[in-house]
Amino acid sequence: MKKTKHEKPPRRVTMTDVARLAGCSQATVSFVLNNATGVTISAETRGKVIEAARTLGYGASSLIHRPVLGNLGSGTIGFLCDQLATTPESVNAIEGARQACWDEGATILVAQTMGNPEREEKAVEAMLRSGIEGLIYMTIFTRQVAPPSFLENLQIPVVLLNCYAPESRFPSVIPDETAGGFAATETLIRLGHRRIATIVGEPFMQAAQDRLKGYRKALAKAGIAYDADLVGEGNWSPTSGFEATQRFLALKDRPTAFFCQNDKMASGCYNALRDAGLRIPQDVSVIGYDDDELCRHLRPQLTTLILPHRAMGAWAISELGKRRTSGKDGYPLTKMDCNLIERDSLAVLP
Amino acid sequence: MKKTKHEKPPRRVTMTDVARLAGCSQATVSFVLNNATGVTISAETRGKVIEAARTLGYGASSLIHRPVLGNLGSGTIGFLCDQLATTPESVNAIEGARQACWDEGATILVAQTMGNPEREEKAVEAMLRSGIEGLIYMTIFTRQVAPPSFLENLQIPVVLLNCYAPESRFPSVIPDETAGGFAATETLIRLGHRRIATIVGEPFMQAAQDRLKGYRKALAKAGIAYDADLVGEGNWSPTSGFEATQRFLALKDRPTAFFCQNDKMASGCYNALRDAGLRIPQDVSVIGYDDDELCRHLRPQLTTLILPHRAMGAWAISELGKRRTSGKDGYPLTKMDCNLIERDSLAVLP
DNA sequence: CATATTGACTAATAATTATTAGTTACATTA
DNA sequence: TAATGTAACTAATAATTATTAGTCAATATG
Repeated sequence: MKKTKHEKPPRRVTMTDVARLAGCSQATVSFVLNNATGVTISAETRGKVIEAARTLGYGASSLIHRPVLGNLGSGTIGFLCDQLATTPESVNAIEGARQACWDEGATILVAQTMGNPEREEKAVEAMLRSGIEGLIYMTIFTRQVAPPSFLENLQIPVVLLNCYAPESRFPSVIPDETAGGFAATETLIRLGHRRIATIVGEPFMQAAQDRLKGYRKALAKAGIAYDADLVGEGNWSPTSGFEATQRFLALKDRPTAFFCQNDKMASGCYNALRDAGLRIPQDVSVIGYDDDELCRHLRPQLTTLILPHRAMGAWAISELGKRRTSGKDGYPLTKMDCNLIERDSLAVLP
Repeated sequence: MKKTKHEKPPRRVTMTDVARLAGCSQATVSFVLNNATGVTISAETRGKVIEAARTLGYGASSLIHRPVLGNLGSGTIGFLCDQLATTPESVNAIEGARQACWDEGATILVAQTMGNPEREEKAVEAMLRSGIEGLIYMTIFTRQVAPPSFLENLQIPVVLLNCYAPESRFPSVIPDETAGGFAATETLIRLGHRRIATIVGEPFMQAAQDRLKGYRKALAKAGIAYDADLVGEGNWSPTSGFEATQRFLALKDRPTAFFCQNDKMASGCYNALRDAGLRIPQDVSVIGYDDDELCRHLRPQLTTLILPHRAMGAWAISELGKRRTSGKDGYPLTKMDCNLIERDSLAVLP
């Protein structure tokens, strides 16, 4: 272990050190740490050994230097993720990764870090101990991240999922939200709509900006003038969709179609439309985003765009397999399409 | 490593063995496997070493005999789960466990096994390598399981979450579905309802049986005769809830309250009631089960029971901490209550 | 009460792994 | 072309860990 040459070797902690601190022999330490059968160790001594080993950090592998077996195909891949709970996308990405691993029989170890760097480090340490051969680093919101610096010294391939690093330091995949916004809007245009409102999410989120960008691009391409009155600020919540829709309906020339930048706001939009006595899709077309479970429970079922997290998970696995090395301008950033899921909330403008 | 005495020692694979097969020196193997800096190894040799190590299974820790460091507090806990995706409960349980670990700063490593015993074994192996100190074994559906036998020889504490083993071989937690069915029904009775219909889930699922049991208990306690006509078979889907409700509404003496054994069926029930021109809660009270996200999007918002997975996750962690040893009749089976979440779908019978 | 037996350990040593200090063959440079 | 470098290794050995064969005290046993 440790460098072969020069530099003061930080002298790794040995069983003898532990034994000294615990006040017993090196042999005893070996027994305790290996749970040896055939010898008996008193609970007290055992405790002291473990205590000592822990304080000295026996065996605590430095992150950069992987433990023995590191290079050996363990068939394990690590998946770090800031949140599992808030949205189902993280689970979708994991599922995509798992399916892609299936043939190779790999195991995916997942850890949730809450975006906390200490936790990230601990989790990666644990994963390295288990001998992961690659690491997927995912965030729940699409954005640029400053990935913990130890990732760069890791010796195993790392890919970023749903996020990307400055200077393209890692291969990354994100959804193509601009294309998604474009597709949604263009679909409405193709149905004959000209007055198309959009309800955006919290504008500091990149997904919100990009979806709006796509919306504007589609309008421009169709030669429809952009009208700021048709852009409503929401915050992803049903209530905000409800209120934004009411404001639109008060306009003298009300829109005939709504592109809601997520499904929850679309559900609020539905309610406002119903309250106003408008029928979907006969009077108004609505399109959502995210393919929330909710879509199928709305009446009529909501047409939406599905985030490609499953495909992104699969992509990440295949990318890890390639063990690409960095080009001189870093690694590529891949964008994956959000497919449109046709349901019953769209109709041709009468 | 290995037993201290007797029994033909299965002779663990050493670097020397690997070196022989790879046609190089033990030193080279050491360099390759440790990714040593300061020496150069040709890609070819490196490949041969890794290949050889893999075929010989160098370092493949047997499940029962944990690797060095095993006993050392790694601050890591393993969480095995058959499915992450199908329902959000698994994520809730993980979240509960994570929160409970928070103070101690433990890391939770999660693996999804699809219920496949080989995967379970691989995942546990990987987790053991990383030095987990405890293992939570969860299933997505509440049921008795035959947990893989290696769990019993594991040296670390194991708890079952949402499932239980024959002969109480592990400490276990499950939701108290009977109490939940009882609470739901009793709430409706307290509001004055006597004709209370219930739509059950797939009857081979234990949750369905238990919720029904609770329903019958509550009726019995209130002295209301059980009427088989008021029990409709569903299959957890909205459609089945819709159809069952229509059948109930065709009854000469239609029910005034519906206890739907999950929220999806309740949403189908809502639609059937709306189609029949009945208002919730003025004309009919409805109660669901599961606290699906969907509840908040139904109008009126659905009163339901919440599954205690979060609490079960926390319980599992605290149980692991206790390192209980088996009593002569095994470990206890803990049942946790499903709390009622009051929303707007209930009213006093007029 | 002498004699096993067992629990709890250690000294000594065997087995294994890590590291140093080369060696060899080939390529570069002066 | 001799001298120098260097990539790719290995033999030898240092360092570390695992295991055997006890020791010693505290029971239990006949």
